Amino acid sequence: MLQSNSSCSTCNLAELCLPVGLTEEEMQRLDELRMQKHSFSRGDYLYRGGDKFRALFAINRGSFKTRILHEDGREQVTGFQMGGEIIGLDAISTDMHDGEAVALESSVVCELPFQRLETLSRDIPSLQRHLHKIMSREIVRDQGIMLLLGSMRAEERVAAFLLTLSQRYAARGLSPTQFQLSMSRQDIGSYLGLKIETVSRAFSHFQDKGIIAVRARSIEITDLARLQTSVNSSC
Amino acid sequence: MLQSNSSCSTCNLAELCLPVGLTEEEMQRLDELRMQKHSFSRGDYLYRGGDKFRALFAINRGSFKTRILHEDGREQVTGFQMGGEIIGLDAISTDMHDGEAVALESSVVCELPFQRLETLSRDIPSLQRHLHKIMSREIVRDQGIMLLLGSMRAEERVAAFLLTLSQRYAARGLSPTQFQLSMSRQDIGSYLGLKIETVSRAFSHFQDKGIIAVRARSIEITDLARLQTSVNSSC
DNA sequence: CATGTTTTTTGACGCACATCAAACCCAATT
DNA sequence: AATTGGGTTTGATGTGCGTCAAAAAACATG
Repeated sequence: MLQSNSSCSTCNLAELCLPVGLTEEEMQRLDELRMQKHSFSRGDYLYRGGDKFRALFAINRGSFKTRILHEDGREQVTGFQMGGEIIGLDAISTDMHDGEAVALESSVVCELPFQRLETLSRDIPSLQRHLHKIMSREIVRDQGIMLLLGSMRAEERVAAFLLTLSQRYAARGLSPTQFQLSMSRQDIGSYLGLKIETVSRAFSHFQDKGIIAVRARSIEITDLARLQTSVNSSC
Repeated sequence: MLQSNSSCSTCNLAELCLPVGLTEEEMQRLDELRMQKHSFSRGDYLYRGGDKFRALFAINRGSFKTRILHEDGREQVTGFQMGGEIIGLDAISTDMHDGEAVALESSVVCELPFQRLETLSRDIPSLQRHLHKIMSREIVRDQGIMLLLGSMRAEERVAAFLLTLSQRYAARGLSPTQFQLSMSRQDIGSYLGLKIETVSRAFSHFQDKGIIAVRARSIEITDLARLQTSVNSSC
């Protein structure tokens, strides 16, 4: 999986490589921020408001969501990240709970000495290339979401969402047909560009058709094949 | 502006830095492809179908669009690029014309010797950092689009689209209030997640309100302030 | 200029999804 | 057990935008 240059056992985040393209001044502010806040809990943001920094983290445990804010207050969830994945390409926020553990409730961001990108890349050229791969993958995933938001209807979106979740669970050795959603309907709706009622209705409809079994946040995919066909034709 | 490591005067693309994260085999295929096709015209794709490569190009002249394809044939325009900007993070396609010149009609892709990323980064460490900036900027822009697709209504999207175009023209010393659209309504619709009729209606409506003046593909923004407010409240 | 083709605009209509509102479920608290 | 509150589901109603269709404008070609 992802090769991080440092990690700690009591923390659900490992610092992979940071920072990317920061000025000397930004470096200092980031330093200060890290000194001020060593722990974060549910509902906290790693970096608040205007303090956006480009740092990369590998997730050890727990789930995260990334989001963006519009001037007028509207927000949108731009992605969900889980163990083994990467966050930090933009503003990072976390107000989700870990379905499995309470890891996020009182976890501590690892304290690591900062290292400039140049130093890192001199030392570990392969990590540099790795970074590129990670970032381009992020772009590809975003583009998938754009297709979803741009040209899919409600039930197709929900089906696609469930399928990618299923694949991601399978990729880390967990059951692809039975899992707990770590995010609320609100977040799913925001991510898919739908209202919570529509998300809920889609779930109910799939359940009525015997494709999935929903109970609050626990999901069981009972007919994976039909879920897959639902991505292309929701009627 | 963007610092490219090579460019040519007869070509509307400059190779900036390539390739990123390709295997030896992919390198060879890219080589072959470049040997086969030296020129491209309107409607051509730089790299077709499954031949996706991660190479970066700086645009000298002309306009481009990037797009993704769904399995079932649906496509979506994921971005528009113009002179001075970067393309190549994913599949590149071009079937737009340059509003100013006929550059795209019979242009030639520069022939440059390939250089592995490692070599490049050894030689030009600043370019490496530059690459990161470019890619993260791309991600930020994509996220803007996600907000647009996820939570804006039709007229807000069109207004936002016109405003970013205006800004981009202004950024390169051209008129921010009067310009030629280099893309069709079809492409705009695909990009904004709307049907062409809806795009057209939005244009007409803005024109009726005296905010813009449309005549085919030439646009004049007559009331920039009201166009800006239209992004937040389209009614 | 006449003619055919493509792009854009405009109108009428229907549906998918948002909106509004109320009920329900579940967990935490007293 | 009763209460409170957040999250979820379900129903009724409205509307924004897609769909279908046709006219108009822009563009291309002989």
